[in-house]
Amino acid sequence: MYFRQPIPMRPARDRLLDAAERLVAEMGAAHLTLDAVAKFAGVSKGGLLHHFHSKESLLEGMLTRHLQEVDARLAAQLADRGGKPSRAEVLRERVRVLLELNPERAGVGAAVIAASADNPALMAGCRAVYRELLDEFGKLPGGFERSALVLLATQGLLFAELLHLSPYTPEERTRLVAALLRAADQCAKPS
Amino acid sequence: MYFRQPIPMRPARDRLLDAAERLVAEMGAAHLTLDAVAKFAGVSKGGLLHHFHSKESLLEGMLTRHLQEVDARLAAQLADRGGKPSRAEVLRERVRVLLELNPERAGVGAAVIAASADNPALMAGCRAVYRELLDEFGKLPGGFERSALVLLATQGLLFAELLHLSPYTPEERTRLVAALLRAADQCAKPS
DNA sequence: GTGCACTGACCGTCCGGACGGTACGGTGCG
DNA sequence: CGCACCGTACCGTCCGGACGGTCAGTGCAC
Repeated sequence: MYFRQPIPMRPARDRLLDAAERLVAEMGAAHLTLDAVAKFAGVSKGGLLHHFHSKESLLEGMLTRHLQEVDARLAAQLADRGGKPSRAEVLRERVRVLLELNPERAGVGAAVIAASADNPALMAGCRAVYRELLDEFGKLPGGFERSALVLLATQGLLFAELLHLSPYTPEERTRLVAALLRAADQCAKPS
Repeated sequence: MYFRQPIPMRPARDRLLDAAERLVAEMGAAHLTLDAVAKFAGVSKGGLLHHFHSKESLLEGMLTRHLQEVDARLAAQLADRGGKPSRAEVLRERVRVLLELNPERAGVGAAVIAASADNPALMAGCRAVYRELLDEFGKLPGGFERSALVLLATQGLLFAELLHLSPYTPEERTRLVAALLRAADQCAKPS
C-alpha cells in the first residue's frame, strides 16, 4: 500500500463518534447500527468494537464527548473575552455555544437522542449535569423560572432541529438566537 | 365462548396506538417493535398488521392522532370558556394543553420522537403545522420572537420529559408551566 | 517478539413483513 | 326460512435479512 495517509488522520475513535452523530442527525436514531457506523467511518465492524465494546459503550462515548465538547468550547469562549465572567455571561455563552455548535457539527444533541432511544437509563448523567446548571443559574437575580425558560427554549430549538421539526428559515433562526441571547442577559436583572 | 367482553372495550386500533406511545415513552424509541406493540396491546401481530399495514403506517397513525388530539383538547378548552378567544389566549391554551397532556398520557410527543427516529421524512407534516402556528402567533403585538420563544420553551420541556432528561421536581415543573403561561399572555402586549 | 490496532468471517437472535387461516355479522335470493 | 357468499377483524406461523456481538487471525511499531 503506497498511499498511507501522510498525516495520521483523525483518530479512528473520533471518526467513529463523528459518524455515529451524523447518522443520527441525518437518518434518525433507529438507523444507528454498528454496521452503519463502522462503514460510515471507514472502519471494519471489528475495529468499531475494538474501541467501543458494545453499542451501549458507543452511546456512552457519544454522551461524554458531547458534554466535554460543550464545556471545552464554553471555556475557550470565556477565556477569549478575558476577566472573570459573571453568571449571566456564562449562561449567555452556554446558550451561544449550544446553538452555534448544532448546525456546524451535524446535531450536537444527537448523542442524547440516540442514547435515550436505546437505553433511557443512560440519561441519568446528563440529567445530573443539567440539574447543576439549573441550581447555578437559578441564583441569578431573574430567579429560577427566567433562566430555566431560557435553557428550555435553547433545548427546544436544538431538539426541533435534530428531529427535523424545525420550520425556521436561516434568518428567523438568527433572530431567534439573538432573542435568546438577549433573554439570557435579562436574567442578570431582577424581574 | 361465554365471557365475551360485555362492553366492546376500547377499539383495538386505539389500544395499539396507546401501547406504541407508552412503549416509546417508557423504553425509548428503539424498542418500538411490531411484536412489542402487539403484545403490549393484547393483540396478535397479525392483528396489528391488519390495522397498520406497515411500521411506517403505524408511525403515521401515531402522528395524526397526536395532532388531532391536541386540536380537539384545545377546541374543548376554548369552548369551555366561551366567547371568541383572542390570539394570545389561543397561544396560552395551546401551551397549557400540550403540557397538561404530556404527563397525563405517557408522553404526547412520543409520536414525534418515534417517527423521527425511524423515518425523518414523516416529519414534513408536523413541520408544516408548526409553521402555520408560527405565522399565526407571529402577528401578536409581542412579535415573532416572543411567541416563537414561548413555543420553543414548551417544546423543550416536552422533549426533555420524553427523553428522560428533565431534572425538574413536580413543584418546579408547576412553577415553570405557570411562568410559561404568563409569558404567553405577555405576547399580547407590545414589547 | 510482544502488544496494540484493526480485520472479516461467523453466530444466534430479533425484526419487519407476508400469508393462510378462523370467526362472525351482514345481505341477497330462492 | 335456509344457505351461499361477502367483507371485516383478527390469529399464529414462517421467512429472509438485519442486528449486536464473538473470535481467530494479521500487520505494523517499537
